[in-house]
Amino acid sequence: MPKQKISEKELIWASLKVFRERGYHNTSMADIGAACGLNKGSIYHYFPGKEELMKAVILEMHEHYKQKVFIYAYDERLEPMERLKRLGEFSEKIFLSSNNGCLMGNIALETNSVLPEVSLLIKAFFSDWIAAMAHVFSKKYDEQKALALGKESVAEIEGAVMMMRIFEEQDYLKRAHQRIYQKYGVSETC
Amino acid sequence: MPKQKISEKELIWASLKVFRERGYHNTSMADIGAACGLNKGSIYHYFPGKEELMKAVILEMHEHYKQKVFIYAYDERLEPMERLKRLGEFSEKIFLSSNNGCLMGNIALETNSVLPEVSLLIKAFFSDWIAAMAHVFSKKYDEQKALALGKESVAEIEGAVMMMRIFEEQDYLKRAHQRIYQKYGVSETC
Amino acid sequence: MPKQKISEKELIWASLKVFRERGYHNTSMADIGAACGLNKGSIYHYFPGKEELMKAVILEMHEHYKQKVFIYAYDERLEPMERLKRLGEFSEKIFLSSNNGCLMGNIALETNSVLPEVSLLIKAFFSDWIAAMAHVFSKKYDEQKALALGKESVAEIEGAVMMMRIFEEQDYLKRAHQRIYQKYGVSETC
Amino acid sequence: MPKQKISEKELIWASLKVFRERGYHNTSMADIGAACGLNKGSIYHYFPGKEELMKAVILEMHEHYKQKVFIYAYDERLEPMERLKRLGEFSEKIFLSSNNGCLMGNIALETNSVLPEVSLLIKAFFSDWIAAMAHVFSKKYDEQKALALGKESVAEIEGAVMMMRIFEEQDYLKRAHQRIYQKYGVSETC
DNA sequence: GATGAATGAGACTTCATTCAT
DNA sequence: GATGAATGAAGTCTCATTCAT
Repeated sequence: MPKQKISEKELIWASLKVFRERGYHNTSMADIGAACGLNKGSIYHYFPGKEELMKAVILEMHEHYKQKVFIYAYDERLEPMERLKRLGEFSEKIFLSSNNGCLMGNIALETNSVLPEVSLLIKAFFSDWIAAMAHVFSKKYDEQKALALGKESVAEIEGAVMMMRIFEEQDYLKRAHQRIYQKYGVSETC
Repeated sequence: MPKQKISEKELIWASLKVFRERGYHNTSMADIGAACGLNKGSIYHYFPGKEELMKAVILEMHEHYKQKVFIYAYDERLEPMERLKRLGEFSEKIFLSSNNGCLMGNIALETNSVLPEVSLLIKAFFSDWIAAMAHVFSKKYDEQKALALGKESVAEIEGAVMMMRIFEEQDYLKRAHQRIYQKYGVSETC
Repeated sequence: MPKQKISEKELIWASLKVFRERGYHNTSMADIGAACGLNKGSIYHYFPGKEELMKAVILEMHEHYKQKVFIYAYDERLEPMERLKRLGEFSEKIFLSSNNGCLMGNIALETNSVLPEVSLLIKAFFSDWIAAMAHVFSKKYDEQKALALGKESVAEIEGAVMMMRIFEEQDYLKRAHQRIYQKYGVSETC
Repeated sequence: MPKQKISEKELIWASLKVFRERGYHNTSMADIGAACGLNKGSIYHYFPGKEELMKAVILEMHEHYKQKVFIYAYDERLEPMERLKRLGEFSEKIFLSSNNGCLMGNIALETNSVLPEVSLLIKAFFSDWIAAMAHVFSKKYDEQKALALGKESVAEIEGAVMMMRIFEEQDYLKRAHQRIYQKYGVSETC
């Protein structure tokens, strides 16, 4: 990329914000261009089309989570509860910094019956997230139980983020994380 | 055809399915027409525009929930736990009968920054649902705790429904409801 | 016409007002229906279509002018100048009673290149009007001069009515008529 | 095509012809596209919509008149009568070169009750024209008389142009101009 | 004769994509 | 690589007309 006005990463992150806020179908290439100082047509030098861009955004987000969030689940130097808290803190940081909810959740609902390739990538993201949570829970519970807790944890977070967006109330997410910590901790004391 | 080919209610329910599956922006008036055997132009005899139709769909769904679901929360002849179960059973029936998740959730995320009037109606729906859940919890907990439990219950259901849609796994919803029942019952035993 | 809700004449006069105000292409059948308390579809019991209705309106207006205005031109009991004044007074009465100018002029410009049958009827109206004016002038001038004066008189009135509509100033028409009276009278004194 | 297929001016003048011939409401974006070799959608690269295009057309025409016609009214090197003649010759040249009358008049009547912003621009055009004529008449008459003569001159021309269009007779305009010249000259000899 | 829902063509407009410069 | 005009399909919506009741 010799003289690109902006880097591919910059384009992706700018697109991410627009997609998260406006959704996939309600975002035009012109919107994205406006968000990153590029002309509509120039986006096609970076990606072959809108759907491919959407996929790149999802992959980038997925990678970001892997490196910045999920990674704590596998950090064997940390206590399991500490890992859960790190996971939680990062999620919170990400979700609370935007009013527009979770890109993955937002786009998932919109593209699920309609753009299978996009759906698949989103599914992979959530699978990884669930696996990370389950991995932590597996320190205390058997595989099956741990997986179930991973699933319900992610579901609760996504539910909370949806409600946060609808009601503009940040409590939802914090409480969801507290419930998750309790899933791990409660049986210790109970 | 002298009188309406289909009733307004039929149009609304047909639209509901299309909107739930394809989302708001990716649904065209032609899609809706095709779904109910009407020419796209004819829909304007029923509603003045797409957004108004969307609003009617949401109001209809809201009314449906009030009469078929929320009502159990206020049925004083039933035990609180029985009420929770009725609420749960009906939610499950509704959500499991479609592969496309929750209309309200799907549309909420897509319209939130973009169609304020629609957002408002969706917010009202979720407020009612939370109030119904909270009302049941208030039989056992104080107002504040009951409200918090109502909020987290609805959030968990919506999170579960989202995951259900993404993974096509029905377990999510059943487990969410079990967790909700436990919210009411667990402290009895613990 | 046994049980018509309104008479054909009433429909025509109601349509006339709408066409004069909104023009031909910007008037919908629904507009006309609204103006006469009839349903859109019912108009087709009176006239086979919008263009035919327009033609009927023009013919009615033409007939009205013949009977109420042009007739004075041929009333041999009146002095020529008196005839001119009667013609003028009636024109003024008609044009000043609406803010929307002259139906014939308004529609003429809009349909001229586009609806030949309508144009033809409008042409016939203006021909009659010119002939009436010319007939009066022929009392004093030769045929050719009288015809020229008729033409310029009608043109001046139409120009004045156009300006009246644009500027909402009623002077234009009165002055135009004064000039017309002078066309007859001035050479008497000059 | 990297740069514009046609210039904005070319689009405006092509549109002008179509609007003058077919009127505002009966002209479609496709008509305009066809008239200038552009796809109807492409017109939106030049103007944000049909009404804005109409306004640009009117402004262009106004500007054209200012520079090519009205200017003579203020050329103090010329005799007043000479100025009137120049004004007349240019008007004639413009109006006789098309069979479709005066854009301003045609559009004025159609948009008067319906597109206020367009009406305003048309009004401004006629005001300028009247002012130009009045300026010439003010060389001989007092302000008030000069203004009245300006108004009636413009009205007469517009009336003549309307008749010209209806009857396809070019005499109207020439005679109207002769009458205008007489307005200036007649009292010299009479 | 009146109704008003249905139709289907066509209106204005948007937009993902292409491509000449 | 960036531009932005052009495209053509598709979107929302309007409307003259038809027709079953």
